[in-house]
Amino acid sequence: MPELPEVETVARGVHQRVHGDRIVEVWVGRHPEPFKTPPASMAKGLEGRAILSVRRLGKHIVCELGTAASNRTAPRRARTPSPQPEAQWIVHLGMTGRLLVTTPDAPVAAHTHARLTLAGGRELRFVDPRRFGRLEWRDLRRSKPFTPPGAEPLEIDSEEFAALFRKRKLPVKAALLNQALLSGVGNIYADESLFRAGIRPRRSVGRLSRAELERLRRALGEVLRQAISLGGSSVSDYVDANGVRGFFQLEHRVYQRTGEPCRVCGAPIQRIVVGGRSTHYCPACQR
DNA sequence: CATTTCACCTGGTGGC
DNA sequence: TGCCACCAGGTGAAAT
Repeated sequence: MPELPEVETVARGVHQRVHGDRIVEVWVGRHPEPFKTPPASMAKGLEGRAILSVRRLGKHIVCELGTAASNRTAPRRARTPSPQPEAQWIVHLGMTGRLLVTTPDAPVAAHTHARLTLAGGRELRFVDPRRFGRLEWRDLRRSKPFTPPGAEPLEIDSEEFAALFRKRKLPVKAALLNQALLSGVGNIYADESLFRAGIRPRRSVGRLSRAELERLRRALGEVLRQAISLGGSSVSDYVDANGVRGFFQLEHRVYQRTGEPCRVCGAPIQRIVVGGRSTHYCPACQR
């Protein structure tokens, strides 16, 4: 489900509602798949921690955690620096994951794998029917802070962007989806940015001209920023931390519009498979 | 090494 | 109503 704009929306919503709060109790489910860290040690590590901040890195949601006392006994004053994070809780939503802030008495959805009870009277819940999502705990005294493998699509400049793809033969669509190159682009925004840049998804990325690469970089940035401003795309079941759907699906030009007329030229949108993924494009507008 | 394919899961949809 | 095939926002291991 979630690509960069959806993960950004969830991270912002969770941050807004839980930063400064404290985790008092943790419940974990029985399915092993979501746990990169063994569930018992994850629960033990989370309990008592203060949630300093929540942000997005690539498609990951990173919660910075401090000691239990840091925000309770010493409320922040204007000049007080943020406490240093001592640990991180990292959430990847996979295809169907949700990170929700609820009241403790809200009905527990099927496929709930973790519930974090907060001192402020709310719960942070991880729900994921397909179990492709992942939860990870990091003790920063023993491990390095999490960093995504690839570059941030919203920050990369034209020089770096071109360098990422130089000498590569794979289709540009597959290159956009490769998280080791760019972190955060998924199937929707790969198709949508290629449409806006006027580039066919099967073109070899190493053979794109410098001008085409720059068009693609700008189109990607614009599409991601606009999607964030609209709360992401809700194709079937994506919702943010408050259970609210996004609106960017109304702006899709090609994604899941197979056979429908192109909104620019009227030609029917084509569906092909590239790198094992459904790929949508306009045969007239994209060359 | 770079690239491609497939398995991992549940659930929704549409055809018969 | 049931059964089946196919599809879905991601990723990482295995094969090529």
